[in-house]
Amino acid sequence: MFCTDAMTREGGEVVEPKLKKARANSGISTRPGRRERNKQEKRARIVGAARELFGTKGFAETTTQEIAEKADIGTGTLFLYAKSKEDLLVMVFKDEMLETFLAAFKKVPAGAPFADQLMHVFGMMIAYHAKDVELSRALLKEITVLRTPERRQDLRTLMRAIYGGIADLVAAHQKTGNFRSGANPLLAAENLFAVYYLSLLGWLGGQIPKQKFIRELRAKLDITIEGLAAPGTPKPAASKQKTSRKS
Amino acid sequence: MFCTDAMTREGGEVVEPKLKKARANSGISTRPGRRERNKQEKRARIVGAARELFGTKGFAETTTQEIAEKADIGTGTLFLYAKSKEDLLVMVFKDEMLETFLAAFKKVPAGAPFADQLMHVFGMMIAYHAKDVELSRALLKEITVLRTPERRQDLRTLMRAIYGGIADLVAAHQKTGNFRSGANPLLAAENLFAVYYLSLLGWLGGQIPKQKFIRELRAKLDITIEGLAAPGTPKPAASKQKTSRKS
DNA sequence: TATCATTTATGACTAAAGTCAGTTTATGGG
DNA sequence: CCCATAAACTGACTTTAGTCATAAATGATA
Repeated sequence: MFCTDAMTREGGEVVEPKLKKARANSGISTRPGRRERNKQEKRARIVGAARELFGTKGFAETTTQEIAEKADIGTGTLFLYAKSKEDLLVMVFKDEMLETFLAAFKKVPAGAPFADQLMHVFGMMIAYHAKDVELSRALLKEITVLRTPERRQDLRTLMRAIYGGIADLVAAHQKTGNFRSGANPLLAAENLFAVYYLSLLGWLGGQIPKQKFIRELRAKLDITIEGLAAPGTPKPAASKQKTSRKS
Repeated sequence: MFCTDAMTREGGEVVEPKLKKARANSGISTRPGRRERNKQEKRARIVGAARELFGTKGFAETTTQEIAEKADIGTGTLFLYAKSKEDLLVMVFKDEMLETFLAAFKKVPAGAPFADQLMHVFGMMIAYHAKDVELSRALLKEITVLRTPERRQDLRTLMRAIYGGIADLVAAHQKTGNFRSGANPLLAAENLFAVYYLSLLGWLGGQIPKQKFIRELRAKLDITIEGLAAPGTPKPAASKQKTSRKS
């Protein structure tokens, strides 16, 4: 998870069915046959059933049997579409997460200070997670380690969108001269997200009131923006050095 | 998880046995009776057995039956000491983690640049996780959401040590004038750790070669140290503001 | 349409985490 | 020393995720 941009291809290929040899590649707009349509429709039913049950009963309290029953399929069938219950959880919520983030980015206040822009985006995500804390906890736990290539790909897509969005904001502020141009926007984005993410985990863990969490998050982001180094301090140069101090 | 310093007490009290009423409070150094000693010894056996099996067979591949058998206790007994298999995982590794961190802090190069000091500490943690990537993955996954008050307390202790250690380093550099004194060292520590932690997760997820991971981590930390803001930019003031720009 | 290969679906079954009613062991007082 | 009570232990049992041999459905071909 939280992969950096340059990633090598996954080993786990998604094996395509072999049947339709001649049809597909002849350039004709092949609309999916009954088989494919059935599959898609079934997948939708599964995700829908799971989404509903997770939302009402909670993740741990929902059994795969219930989901299968609600989706009107056999127990075994469920596991043709999701490798595990946890896999299903990520399947269900990846889209919502992405949409929430995209919606947040779309409404970023244009001329505002960077920290305000960030807090706007993170604030919308926080509001999303606040709607069902228990579920978010379960989701973030699963996201930590993903087992199937498909879900890893999903997460990569999500993270690219997020990092890309934040990086764009950083780059924009670099252009206006607010920000120094030395910092790689993508890495900066990953830093800022990391700060948000661990704060979020802490909050979801309970114990901290939301207002305090928000206030501290803001303070932390400000620190990352301002930096720790005293102004005018000679940078420790880009490369490796052990203990020596030049000048 | 990753709780900030000021936390309210947990709701889940650890209920103490009621039997020894008069004995304990009379000020005399009460050495533990057979009951307590048995319990401690059994706990040690359980943790030892689990540690060994997790290390050799892996977390998922180890059954609670095996652990119980190796610890020479009944299946049910295991769950008197750990609420779940996952709970046991955290029980087993919290000490190692803390010790690794403390050992790393003890050997921090004294006069070195801050980024080098940080990389020393994080490098030792990374080396620790590298010894068993699979296990670390499982561990970090569980750490994300902790169910029992005991484990939450354990994690709080761990995080306090880590944040405290890093914060001390930050404070030291503030004292020498390397770092501006405006930043709260504790919040800065949390930022820096967050950057490390998410990078670590990315690396443990596979796909990224260790060298690249280390290089990027260093670059990210440098960004957090230097900050994003252009030197001499008027700070957006500490308080809330929407879109207005002063000056 | 009939045939055959391939994909998809199914639910009885397996395995393993976790529970609990009943048993054993420690403790402190008489 | 013996009893009463609380604590600790136990393994048969329950529950549920996930498997797999078998069956049904689909699509290509003639």
